[in-house]
Amino acid sequence: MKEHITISQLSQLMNVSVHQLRYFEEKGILYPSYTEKNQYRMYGLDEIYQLSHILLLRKLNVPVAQIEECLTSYTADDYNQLLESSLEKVRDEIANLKQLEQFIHKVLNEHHNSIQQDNEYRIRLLGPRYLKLSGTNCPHPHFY
DNA sequence: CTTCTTACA
DNA sequence: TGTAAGAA
Repeated sequence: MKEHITISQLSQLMNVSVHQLRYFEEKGILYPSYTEKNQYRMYGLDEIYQLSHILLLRKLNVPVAQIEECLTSYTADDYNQLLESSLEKVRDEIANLKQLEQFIHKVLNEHHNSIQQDNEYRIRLLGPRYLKLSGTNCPHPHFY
């Protein structure tokens, strides 16, 4: 049956790199349906499903080494547990990022304040001189 | 021209 | 993970 595609076609179809597909094979996760006489890897429907399965696991940040276990022996209950734990992690990450966002805002405000204070300080010290020099033809009064 | 392998950053 | 060289 000619319902098989090459590795580049599969990579395009599933939006993954060819290198990554070979890498999956090296890790014992995804094998070609068969290999042609020219050593080309050929993939069928089963491999496409298998790959989408792998991609889902990867989106859940499941390490490649552990994907093998999930792929072989995993019950529906195990999957629910995996999905829920991933959901928890995502929520934690969101919380951490919001904290970071808050922190960045804080730092930015402090920066603005220090710059303003700096400018006011310069004006206080160099004010009179700056006014005097500003009448000259010197383009850069603050150098003096 | 496409893929494979191997190696390297 | 991406890129490159050389062979098939």
